[in-house]
Amino acid sequence: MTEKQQVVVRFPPSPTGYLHIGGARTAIFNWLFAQKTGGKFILRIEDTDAERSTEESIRGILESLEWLGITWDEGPYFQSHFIKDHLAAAQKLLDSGHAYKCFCTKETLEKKREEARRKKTSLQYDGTCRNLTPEEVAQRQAAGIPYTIRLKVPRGEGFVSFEDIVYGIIEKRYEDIEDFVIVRSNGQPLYVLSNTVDDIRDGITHVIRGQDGLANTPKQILIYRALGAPIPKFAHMSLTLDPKKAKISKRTHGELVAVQFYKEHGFLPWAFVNYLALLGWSTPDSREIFSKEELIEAFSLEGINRANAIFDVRKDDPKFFTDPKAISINTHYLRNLPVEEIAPYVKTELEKAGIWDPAYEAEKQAWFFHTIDLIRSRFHVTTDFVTAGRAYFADDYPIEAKPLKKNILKHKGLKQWFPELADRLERLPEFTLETTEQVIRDMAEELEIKAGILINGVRTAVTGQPKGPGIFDVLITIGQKRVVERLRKAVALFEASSPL
RNA sequence: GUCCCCAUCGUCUAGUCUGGUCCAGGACACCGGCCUUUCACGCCGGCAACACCGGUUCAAAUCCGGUUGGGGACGCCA
Repeated sequence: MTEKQQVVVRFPPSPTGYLHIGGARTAIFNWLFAQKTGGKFILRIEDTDAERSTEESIRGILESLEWLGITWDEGPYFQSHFIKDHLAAAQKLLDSGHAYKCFCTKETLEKKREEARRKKTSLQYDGTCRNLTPEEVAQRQAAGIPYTIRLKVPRGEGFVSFEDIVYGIIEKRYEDIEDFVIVRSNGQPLYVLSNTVDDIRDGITHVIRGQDGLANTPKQILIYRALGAPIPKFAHMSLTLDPKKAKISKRTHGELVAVQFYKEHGFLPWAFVNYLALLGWSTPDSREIFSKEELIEAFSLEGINRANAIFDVRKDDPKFFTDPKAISINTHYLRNLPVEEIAPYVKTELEKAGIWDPAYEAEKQAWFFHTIDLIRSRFHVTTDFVTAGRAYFADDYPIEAKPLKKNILKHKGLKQWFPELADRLERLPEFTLETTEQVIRDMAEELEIKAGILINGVRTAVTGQPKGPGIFDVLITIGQKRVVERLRKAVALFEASSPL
């Protein structure tokens, strides 16, 4: 059988914090590749750093992935459950002469590194224990001296080379690779070993990870070789940097780079995936909006850009709370998806704000959908429905200061006109686009004022906003009764604001 | 210090492999105009980039070399 081997990829986060956009991007690319090739996507939690791994972090990461819609076929597996495998591999390496015990202490090593730094030479391990005789080793072990296990990197002229799917042929001379540690002196395996052994066991065919793993690759290839395991294909992705070109990190950017932040700030999950996919990946036609099916269809590892991309977070920008491009993509989906698809997200926001009415899913559903459709063209994130859009769903909405001043207080006559208008609107037997417009325009004419004065005054009184859909649409959507009430109540606005 | 990677508008990028169709295309952002009861949408227009130097060539954003700049790795972290 020459049947093509099934693609197997994995996403191996270490549970030391929330899922940040860099990790999410790695997960997305792996997932897309698996989807595209009909392969398998494994989730593996690399929790061998017990000191820093937390239960809470694992939960958060899984939640974020689920929110994004990134599904996995196997796992989550936990690296800590396979430590025996890792150590068995180390023993095998020792037995086959591919690795050796190193009795150098941390202190000596640090001293040597310090020395090297000072003399500005290479910081590599000098191989002190590489050529210990079996007797010397036995002697030290008998003396109870703790040891690490190091891989015996081939010496001489050769080099490790591999073809990275994104970066092309990468070569690294043996002399530039030190005899790296694979097992700590406390007997615990190190990432470079565990990760490789896990990938071998899981049958990983493609390692798709950040470019920061590029330097590790030659070392891992050496392990694959020494273990006699087939070497997977590698695809390193460019990194995501901040506007100052520093690597994005939880530490310096806090919640702004957490996937969860975007969930909380009104992003549609797919819009966010779409945006993230565009950071460092593109199609020849620079297309930007993709449905899930379209993105899977269009995806290819070759489309990954080699240059790092900048996540244009704008801290303290009054206009954008994050990368404007991310917002614009979200806006696109928010305004163009079928209303039924965004309704659940609006529901979530209304519930969070405590103004959800179950009738929106029953007898008021048509109204609910219509309202979402009416107001969404001015919104960017789902949270806008309970901020700028609050007046449509609740009676306790704030009146913004600026329009209050400009559209209401500036026109003293409105104090009399609001109740009068309320009366006239209340008397309408039919509350429609046409009748409400007729009433307002007639009244403006009688008063010999511009219709805009009434219109903008009403808009502000009824929605609290300086902007919004056409006013007559607003009126009939909010409804006759509520509009009349709000106009009558608006008179109080003149009292509340002190005379100036 | 050593090793590796990268370099097109402010940002994401197309174009680079297979030189000419690119005095460089799209999107976001920004600026102006139209529309309009407001704001947004929409439409129209504008600003804005091949890091630098040298080489190869009839021809270079594209190929080669160097410089500069940026990033990453160099841990008994993952």
